[in-house]
Amino acid sequence: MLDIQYIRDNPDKVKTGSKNKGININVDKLLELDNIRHKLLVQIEDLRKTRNSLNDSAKGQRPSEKDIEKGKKLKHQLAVLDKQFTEADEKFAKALREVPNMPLDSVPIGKSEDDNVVARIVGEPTKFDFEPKSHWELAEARDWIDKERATKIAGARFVYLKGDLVRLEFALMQYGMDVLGDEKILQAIIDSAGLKGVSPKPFTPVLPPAVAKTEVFKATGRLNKEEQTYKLEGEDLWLNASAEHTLSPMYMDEILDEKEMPIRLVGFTTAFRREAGTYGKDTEGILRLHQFNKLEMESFSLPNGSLEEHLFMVAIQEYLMQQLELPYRVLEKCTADIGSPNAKGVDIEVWLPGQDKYRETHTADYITDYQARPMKTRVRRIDGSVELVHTNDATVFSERPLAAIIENYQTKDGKVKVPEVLVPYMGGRSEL
RNA sequence: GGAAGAGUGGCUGAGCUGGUUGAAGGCGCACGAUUCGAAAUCGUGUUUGGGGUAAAACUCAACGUGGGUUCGAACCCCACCUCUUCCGCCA
Repeated sequence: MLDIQYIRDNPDKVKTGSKNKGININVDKLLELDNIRHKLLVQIEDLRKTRNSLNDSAKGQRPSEKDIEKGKKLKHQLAVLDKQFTEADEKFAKALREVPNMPLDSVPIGKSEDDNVVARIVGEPTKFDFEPKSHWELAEARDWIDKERATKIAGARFVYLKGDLVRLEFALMQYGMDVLGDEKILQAIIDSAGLKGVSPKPFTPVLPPAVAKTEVFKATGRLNKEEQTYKLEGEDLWLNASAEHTLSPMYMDEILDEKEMPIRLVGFTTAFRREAGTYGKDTEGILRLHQFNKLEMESFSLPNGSLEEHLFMVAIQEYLMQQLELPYRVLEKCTADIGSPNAKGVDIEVWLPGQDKYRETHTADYITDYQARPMKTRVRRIDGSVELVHTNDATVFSERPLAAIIENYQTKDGKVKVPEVLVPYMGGRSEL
């Protein structure tokens, strides 16, 4: 949620920012609703003040008949105004929630994901002296993916992952968690990325709930696309589409202490996505499933330093890809693609030889205080003042990197080599 | 899921036969006095959000959440949520 005061002061900036994001909102209407709401509020407060002073003058005694009559009158006036205010406030709140976060000036302006800007390319597309296969051809041949039976049980876009592919997934997740928990490695990443003032504080592992209440989900700013989210029948609960959805609201309604900042979490959860409107897209393999597992970073930091925190997360992602020796490129996402709650966003795309193109494996979101405001997650500074925290989140690993490993590490005879850093996590095996 | 009890400020804990209680007392915390410095002691202060202001003053709201009764609700009534204990079920 954006600060209404900011919108009042900068209506034109908000109009431009929203337009650049391709999000259609009516700022003038919002300000009008704000005005109506405000006028009613002032009237109500005035009446309440009168009522309070009437009560005070009673001094603990039963007031005179005359004052009781006055009170009755006030009560009725208040009831009418209260009703009007509630209606006005609901309209206002709804309109305010629709206003997206403002993109930073550095975010490229674009109309679709095609306008994302390639910031850098690291590594070269993997070369083979044979025709590389897709990950699903390889995996199905090895009985690592059973899509037919999963479809029988749960429908399209579900899979059974089996055998060594499952072991590889756990190895990958464990490796990611180990890196994020290692202060020395984090410090080295900070140093080589040239980041200033970033703490090497390790990420705390978390297994969060995979569901959240409507109210909570809305506060994350991620329920705008309800058609993408599964709702549990008969419950006020939604299945999360990322650990971020249950990690970012973790400190809802709390005032954190500056001394404990930044708070860094790494959460593992199964993510559920309806993937509405993607029929026929990525139907093979494990690139686009209704259900997949994901390790996710989340951090809560002071406003000054939150952009560095975001860059730190990107640096971690790049480190992981480099350690896995996977060719990738980094995209600065354009205004149309960063998403409503974001002020900035970065994607990492990995090279998939089987598809002969780069495909997204990682996202890093720079959210500023947009989520913290409705969630009321604040921090008490050393000087005693209270302000909203900034939240950042970013992918560590999903299941897509498994596809990347299979395709980039495939051998001519249909086997898959294990990336060196994962060998210790695979019981010393270097080939599957 | 059933029964009983409970939800008050950073913590603890009064108030719950309705009115001067945004809320006693204690702990903690901050500042000051004392001290060479500290402990102890004493004094002062210490919720959050909205409106308002240059900043104040001032003002409104919040005692789990939402309704209701009343001139007036932390206190009475209703619903829901959460927690505790017991029963049932279960990894």
